[in-house]
Amino acid sequence: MLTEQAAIELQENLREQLILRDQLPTDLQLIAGVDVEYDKESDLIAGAIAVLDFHTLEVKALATHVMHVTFPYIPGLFSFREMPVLLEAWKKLALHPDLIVCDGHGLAHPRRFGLACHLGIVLDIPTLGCGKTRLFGDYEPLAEARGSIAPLLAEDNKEQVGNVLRTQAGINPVFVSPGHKISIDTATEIVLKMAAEYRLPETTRKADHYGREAMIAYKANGQ
DNA sequence: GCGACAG
DNA sequence: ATCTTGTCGC
Repeated sequence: MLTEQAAIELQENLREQLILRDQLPTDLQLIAGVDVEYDKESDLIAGAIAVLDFHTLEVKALATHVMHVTFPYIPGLFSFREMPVLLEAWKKLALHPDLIVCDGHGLAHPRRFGLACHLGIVLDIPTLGCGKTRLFGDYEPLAEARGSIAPLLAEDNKEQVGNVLRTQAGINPVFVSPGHKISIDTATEIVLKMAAEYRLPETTRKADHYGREAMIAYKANGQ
């Protein structure tokens, strides 16, 4: 199995392929959410990819996959834990999206290579990361209004790695950063648009829902 | 040595 | 991630 050191070297090599400029359709049609559920009483995980119509939020395609975890949870090496099951689900997906929203960080990572970056490079699809808690970067307090942002800055306080974004007034912000083929500003703009009603983008909420459902079904039927 | 640490 | 309903506070 992959050692921790080999995983870090892999990140540093793949990072060179990252594109942090907008290289996605200007007229987005399909936007996908990915999420992974964990079973509390076993080492099963369920990956889900939900492809939504960017404008109506209607689910246009769905794919899930259940398997055993193959890598421990190590902050900074998160993608090695969740990517395998997501790649298996991707193989089953009939409709490929213009952009993927990941539950976790992209550029806002100690080596600037979070799950969103890794998935974007491997699939060669535009991706962005939307995390619920901070992993890397410093930021100042932000206003309470929906749409308020604060830049997420690397330790030197010069390099911006993402934005802290308040998607709902008075509710904890989310952490947005580019994965691949997208800019910080565009990623932030899209997350705000996708989180019109709740704290998290609709893509993430749908993927979470179907992933949970897939886990329950798998445990009930075996397979 | 101490604190931080996506899901 | 998961444990989890009512309850505290604005």
